[in-house]
Amino acid sequence: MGRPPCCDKEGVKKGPWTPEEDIILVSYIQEHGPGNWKAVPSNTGLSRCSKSCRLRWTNYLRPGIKRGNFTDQEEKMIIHLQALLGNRWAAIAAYLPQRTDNDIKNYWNTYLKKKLNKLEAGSEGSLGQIGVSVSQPMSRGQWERRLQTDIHTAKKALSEALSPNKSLLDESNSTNLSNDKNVSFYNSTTSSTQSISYASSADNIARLLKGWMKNAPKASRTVSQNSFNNLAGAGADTASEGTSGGPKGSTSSVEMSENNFESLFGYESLDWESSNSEFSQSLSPEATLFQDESKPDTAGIDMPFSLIEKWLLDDGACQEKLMF
DNA sequence: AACAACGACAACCGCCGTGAG
DNA sequence: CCTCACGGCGGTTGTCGTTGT
Repeated sequence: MGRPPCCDKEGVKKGPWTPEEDIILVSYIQEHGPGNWKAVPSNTGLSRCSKSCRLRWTNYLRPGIKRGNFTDQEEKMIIHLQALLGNRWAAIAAYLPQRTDNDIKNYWNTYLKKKLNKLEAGSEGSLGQIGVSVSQPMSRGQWERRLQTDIHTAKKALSEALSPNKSLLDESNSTNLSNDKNVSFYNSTTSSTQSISYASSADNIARLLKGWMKNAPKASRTVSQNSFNNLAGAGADTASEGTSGGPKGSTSSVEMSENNFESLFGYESLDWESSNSEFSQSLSPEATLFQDESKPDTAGIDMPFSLIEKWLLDDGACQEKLMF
């Protein structure tokens, strides 16, 4: 007898998440904290599989997620870590703050893999520049030596990439996401050892709404636009005045009053540093817990980074012996 | 302007490890 | 020790936007 599905396929909604579903999920997690995913669909009224809820949270709504283009630094780290760890995306993601394993996996599959293949087809030398070797017909001895060299080079590069932790943050500060509010938020939190909090996920939704508002009059979008004008007006700066009147969008079992919406997205008008403590106090203990759950990123990143640095240094000596 | 090809990424599927009972 | 349910992970697919013809 086979294992029953994690959720009955009947009546389970699939496909892209709507902003309203996101808000319901985030507001629930704000109250209860992440975890116990099995209970999420029933408690929220979402017609989603528990796995789908968890995935949506971890890959998209979770605080502290950085979206957009990968920096050169991140790209190199992915290449090196992939050479070291293989397709263990979760492990690789642990060393890339703000990135999800899914994001890294997609980036690898859609871009990096092709880029490396191209370089492989072109000239091997260019690959050597980034410390990655390509598979060539060679003897076992050659292959082993090559592998050792690759590992050594990759570790060295990784060590260089990791040792000045600031490089990543500095780079993210000056690149693609310069218009992303998360950046400044992140810098302030990392510098002051504040934990990531819920606001960042609200930011994610606010940005989502921005894009959604642009394409709002699509048949597939099931939520009334009117119900989100308040949202986007508070969280994103693009909301039009919107139409007045009409029913407020409340198609779920979770009560989402305008005030709730504002509490979700009104943070942007506040000075985070000063409002954070107040915000934290309003959170349940579980919610406070999940402030730190956001990932082993910023807050927890010291640990894996220092560990891997130690590992690099310790293993470096072994590598020297092996190679010479 | 219409269509096809391609790329990016969100989401799903199924397997596996783990902990509770 | 065994069974089962849950959560995590990696591979894969589906969808949508963009670019080329």
